[in-house]
Amino acid sequence: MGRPPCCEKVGIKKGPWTPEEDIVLVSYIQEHGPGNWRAVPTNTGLLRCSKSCRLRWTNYLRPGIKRGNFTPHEEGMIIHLQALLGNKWAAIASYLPQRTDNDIKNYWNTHLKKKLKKIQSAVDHHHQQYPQAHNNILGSSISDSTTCNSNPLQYPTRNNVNDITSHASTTTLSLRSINQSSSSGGIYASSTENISRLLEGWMRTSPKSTNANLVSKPSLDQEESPKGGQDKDEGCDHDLLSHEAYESMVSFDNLNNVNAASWDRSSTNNCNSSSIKQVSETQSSTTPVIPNEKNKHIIRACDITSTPPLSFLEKWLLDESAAGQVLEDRMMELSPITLV
DNA sequence: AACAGCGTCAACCGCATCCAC
DNA sequence: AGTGGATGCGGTTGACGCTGT
Repeated sequence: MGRPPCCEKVGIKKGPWTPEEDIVLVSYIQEHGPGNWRAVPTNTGLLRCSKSCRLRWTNYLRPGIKRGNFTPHEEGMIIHLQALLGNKWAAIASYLPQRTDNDIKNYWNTHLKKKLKKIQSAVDHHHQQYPQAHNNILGSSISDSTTCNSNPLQYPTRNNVNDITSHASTTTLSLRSINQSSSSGGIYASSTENISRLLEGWMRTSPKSTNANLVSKPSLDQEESPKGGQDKDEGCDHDLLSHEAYESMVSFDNLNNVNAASWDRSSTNNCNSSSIKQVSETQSSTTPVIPNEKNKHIIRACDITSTPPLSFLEKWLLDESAAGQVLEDRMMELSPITLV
C-alpha cells in the first residue's frame, strides 16, 4: 500500500535550509501564495521536495509565527488542550495561531512532559504522606482517578483530565522559570528573523487568500498579555507542593468538577473526544470549527454515549475573555503558597 | 582544553486523509 | 465507486550547542 516517498528522487537536498533557499521560497510564495507545493521545487529551482518546502514554510517562514519563549499563558493553554485533545498538535496549534504544531509538539516533549512528570511524582509523594487528607477532600472516587493517572502523560480519560488540570495549574507556576531559560534561536534564527522582516511589507499587501487560513483560526489565545513582564518569576522552581498548596489545588478543582464528577465514567472511557465535540459545537456558533476530519469520526463514535455537561476546564477553554484571567487568578491564588 | 553527556529543535519519514478525475 | 496524486499530521531522528567533569 505504502506510497513511495516523495523525496526518493536523486538530487533532492535534505537537511537544514540555508538563508538563500529561504529567500527563494519566500519570494516565490510572496508571488504565488502558499499552496500547490508540488510546483514549488520545479518553479523555484529549489532542490527540495514539495513536502520539505511546505514544512519549511508552515513551520518557520510563515508570517505571524512567534518564536522563542512560551508565555505562562501559552503553557497553560497547551497543557489544558493536551489534556483535552491528546496529542492533536495541529488542533492545539489552532488555538495558538502564533505557534506551529511542530513548535508546540517540541515544547511539550522537551519541557512540559518532563515537568508534568515531576509534578506527578511530587503529587504521588504527597499522596503517600497525606492519604487521609486526600480522601477527605475528594472522596473515594479520587483513588480511581489517581490510579488511572499514575502516568500523567497517558491519553486522559474524562476524569483524569480534571486531575491533570490540577497539575496543569501548578505546572504553570513551576514552569515560569523554564520560560526564562529556554533559548530562542541561534545565528540562523536571526537570519530568518530578517526574512520575517522582509515579509512584513508583504503582509500588508498580500492577497486575502494567502492569509485567510491564518486569520480564520479560532483564537482563544489572546494577544500576549500586557502583563507579560509581570509573569516573570524570579527564577524559583518549586517541584514539591506543600500540603496546603495541594489541598488548595484539589479543592479548587473539586469545585470545578462537580458536574464532571456526576458523569458516568464507564460511558466515557477512551472517549475524551466528547470534549472535542463540545468544543466544536460551541465554536461553530461563533468561530470556525477545528477542521479535523479525524475528530469528526471520533465525535460520531462518541455521539452514542452520554454527553456530559461542560466542565470548568472546558468552559474556561471556550471563554476567550476568561482564558487569561482565570489562569492569572489561579496563579494569584496559589502564589503565596507555592511561590515562596 | 578536551571530552562526554544531555537538551533542544528543525527537519524527515511514513501513514492518513482529502480531493479531483 | 475506485484510483492516484497532493496535502496534512504525528512520531522520530540527528545535528548542534550547552554544561559538567
